[in-house]
Amino acid sequence: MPVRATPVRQTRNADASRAKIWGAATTEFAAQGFDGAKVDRIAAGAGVNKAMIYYHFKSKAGLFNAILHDTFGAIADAVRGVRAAGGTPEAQVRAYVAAIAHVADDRPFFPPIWLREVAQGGRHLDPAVAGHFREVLTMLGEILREGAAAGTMRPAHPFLVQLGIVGPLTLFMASRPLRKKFSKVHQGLDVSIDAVVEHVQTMVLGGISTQKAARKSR
Amino acid sequence: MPVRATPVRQTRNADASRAKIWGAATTEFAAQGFDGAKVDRIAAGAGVNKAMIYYHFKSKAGLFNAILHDTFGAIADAVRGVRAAGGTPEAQVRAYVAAIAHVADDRPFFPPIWLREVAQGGRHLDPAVAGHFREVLTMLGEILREGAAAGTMRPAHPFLVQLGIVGPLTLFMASRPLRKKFSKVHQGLDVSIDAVVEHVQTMVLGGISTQKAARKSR
DNA sequence: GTCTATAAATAGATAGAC
DNA sequence: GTCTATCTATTTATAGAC
Repeated sequence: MPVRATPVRQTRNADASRAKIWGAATTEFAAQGFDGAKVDRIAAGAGVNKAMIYYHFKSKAGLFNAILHDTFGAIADAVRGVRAAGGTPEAQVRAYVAAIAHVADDRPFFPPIWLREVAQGGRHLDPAVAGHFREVLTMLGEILREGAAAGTMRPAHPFLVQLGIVGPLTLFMASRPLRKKFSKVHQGLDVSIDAVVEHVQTMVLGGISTQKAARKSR
Repeated sequence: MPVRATPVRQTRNADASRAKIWGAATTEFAAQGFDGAKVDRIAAGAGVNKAMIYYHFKSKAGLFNAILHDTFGAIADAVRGVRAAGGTPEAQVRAYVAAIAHVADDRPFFPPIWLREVAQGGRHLDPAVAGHFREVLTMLGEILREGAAAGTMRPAHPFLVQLGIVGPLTLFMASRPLRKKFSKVHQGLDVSIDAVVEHVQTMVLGGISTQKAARKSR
């Protein structure tokens, strides 16, 4: 009976170790960036030995890339869901904004990581992650083309629209520590994520709609 | 006559050194971030001895902060100019967007640096820089309040509006290297800064205007 | 003001025992 | 799978000559 006891426990421990490393790494990378993040600190935060990180993820870069890949996969999944759910192009744009906001809100480590990755020129973006990125932008392009075909939206660069969505969302989510730091000297930094999402939806549709007003339809 | 010759030449060289260091540092910090930037590389890029950096700027952090301070001063100046020029609140919002875009476009190093600074929680933002930041946001708030008083804009959080402006602009400008990298596999990333500014202006006004359409008035 | 040499600390990564 | 000990390279910063 206990023949496989040891392997099983080892596997369980391995999974637990991976999970603990993952959690500590997301925090560290989000707060410090890739170069600022220290493997020693990740190990300490995870409560595991440093060598385990290299055992499970090969290298600091490997660990970082696994996190990026996972999150971009989730975003691509969510956007695919938006397309599958259908609806008017306007509704899909709203859903697109909400979906991306939701994935990011679920992964507070992602916005700061992504901002830095952009600033870094996508140095750590491997082909798999780039593929997800491309797929998402393509799906947004489809939504916009449907809107243009229906005459309710003017033709717009998907990338431009994406900037208008991801820019404010990411900057807002990533700025939480900064907002907290300045909230004592400057009022008006206390905005909810829901307010931001709604503002972005209104703003984005206001920027591409041919209709007079793009009021929200709850 | 040549009594002061040496001091003068020294001063000139000092200014030249500072300028060369400044130029190399902006490039390095923009491309690598604070932690990723290496003092050796800045010295090499500037063509000066590494020790000069410490002589002129005290430390790596001191150099970084001097750059941040300078740029934020320029932004605050530009926005003060927008207020001074007056005009309708809508015109001022457009001018505000254009002014910030212009300062940033003049300093290509700034967008990536700022994105990382946000992601970092403003770790390097000293009180002087924070003051400029605060002043800019206050002036935007005044414009919005005037618009609300005139009835042409609905009340809006200045910070929310700021996110809608700076988010897309910064992300666009900072993503130049990334866009270049992906331009071969994905079309549609080739957008001009003017197109972005116009899109942001339309989008932002579309998000806060009470009027039916916030068409641009050239 | 500028340069050489070097101190002093840190960090990514691995070998090898258990 | 996990831990100890350590190697190697890198990096910020400074002392001191010119």
